[in-house]
Amino acid sequence: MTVDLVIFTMQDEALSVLLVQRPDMQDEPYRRAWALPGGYIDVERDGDLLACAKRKLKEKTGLVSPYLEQLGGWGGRKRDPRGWSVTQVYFALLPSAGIELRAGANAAAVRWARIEDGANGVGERLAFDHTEILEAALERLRGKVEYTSLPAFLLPEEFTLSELQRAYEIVLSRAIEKSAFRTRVNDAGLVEKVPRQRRTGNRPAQLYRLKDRSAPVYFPRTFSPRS
Amino acid sequence: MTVDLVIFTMQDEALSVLLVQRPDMQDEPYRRAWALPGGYIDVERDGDLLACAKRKLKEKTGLVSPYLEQLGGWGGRKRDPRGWSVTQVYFALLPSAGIELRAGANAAAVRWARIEDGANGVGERLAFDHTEILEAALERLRGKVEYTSLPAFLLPEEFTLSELQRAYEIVLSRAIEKSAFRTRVNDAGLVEKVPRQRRTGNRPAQLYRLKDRSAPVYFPRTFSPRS
DNA sequence: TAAATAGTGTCTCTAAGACATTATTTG
DNA sequence: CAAATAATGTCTTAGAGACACTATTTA
Repeated sequence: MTVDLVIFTMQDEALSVLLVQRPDMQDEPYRRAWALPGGYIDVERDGDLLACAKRKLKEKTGLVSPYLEQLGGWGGRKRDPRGWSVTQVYFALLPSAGIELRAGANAAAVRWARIEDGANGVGERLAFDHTEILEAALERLRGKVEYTSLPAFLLPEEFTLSELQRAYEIVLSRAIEKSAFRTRVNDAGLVEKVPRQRRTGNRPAQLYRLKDRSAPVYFPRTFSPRS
Repeated sequence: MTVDLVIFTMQDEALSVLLVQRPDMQDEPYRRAWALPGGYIDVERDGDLLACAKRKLKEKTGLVSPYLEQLGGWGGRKRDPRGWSVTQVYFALLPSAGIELRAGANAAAVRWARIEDGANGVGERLAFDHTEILEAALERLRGKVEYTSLPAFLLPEEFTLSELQRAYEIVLSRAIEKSAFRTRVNDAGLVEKVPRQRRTGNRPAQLYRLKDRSAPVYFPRTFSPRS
């Protein structure tokens, strides 16, 4: 029984997922293949499944309380060549900046892998059934992004509305109409202004932050383009 | 590691959940308390978690393919006095008619327990953390009922639109406006007429059945009363 | 002043809410 | 006909889509 994590962030205009490389040791399955981070429950240290997920998240990224929700359980006879196994998978969204990756025990290396636009995973086959799990995580993320504020948890503390809209568009791989987007975000009371602006080469943009980082906001309708 | 089930149906104008009674044997925790049905994975017979859930569902109710989805995993040190344990919980919706309950091994008795209107569970404390699990199941059900066709899976094969609307109202514990309800159901292509009517004392009602019992329909908006 | 991005305004459209009205049965 | 439930119609409203327009900066 293990707990695995699907950790997403937004980097260089792309959604990315954290992968670790399986150790290159005899008797280990999927040697040197990339996999989702995770590992066994420590029944001494972990009071429950969520605590176990938080511990592993902290070990990999140093972060204590990002957005975290349960994704689901995968279990069966064939997912691990060593026999019947079960994993409980959690799903995390991290701000893009200031994360220091740590490979940790039982991982040869660690990296961010881009989810290419429209793709349903990374460009390679992952260890175990992790390809399938990643697909489920992407499906959950994209589904919820239609009617929640989840993309805001992929951004740094302060962001402009254009950056937030861009995050939605990257996750959904489609354009969103600007006016409708801003009305929705404002009406929901999702963000509050901070007294700063982002200055690039053009008109500066107002910076905002989430009013409440502890829970997402649910919108009354989904985005849905006229066909 | 166990798999447990939250099995709902609609009976006598109430949402009901299937409970089993814990055996009255020494060394068994929660003797004679009521609990959600479930049990250990049989690594010989069960290929994966879903197969295990389907097997247990069939053992209890005789049904093979009702609506079934994963609810989540609960695991921790304290949920079972015997030590760290994990359960994967599935969530089923059954037609109300023609179910023959079977207590099966490790259960002294089995019964349907009503979810009283507006209540967040049955009126008694369940074994283990099953009270909490049932609350989560009700929350999931009520949440999804706002924008899916789930209540149709609680009804017998053929039903009238009034009965379907009643199922929504019972799950949500609130009235729904009739005209909007029917427009929504019709526009979604959720049901099809069968050439029969339900005759009671008044104007007979057209009978319908689901066009597709294999998957729920998602509506474009939630129900939401003007405050 | 041109280019670029930020931000707003106007009109339309979809689907739900409110509520009235008509339809069809039995007693 | 009255009573009861089934079924439909009309008007309003919230919030999204389309698209044009204005605002503010730098080069």
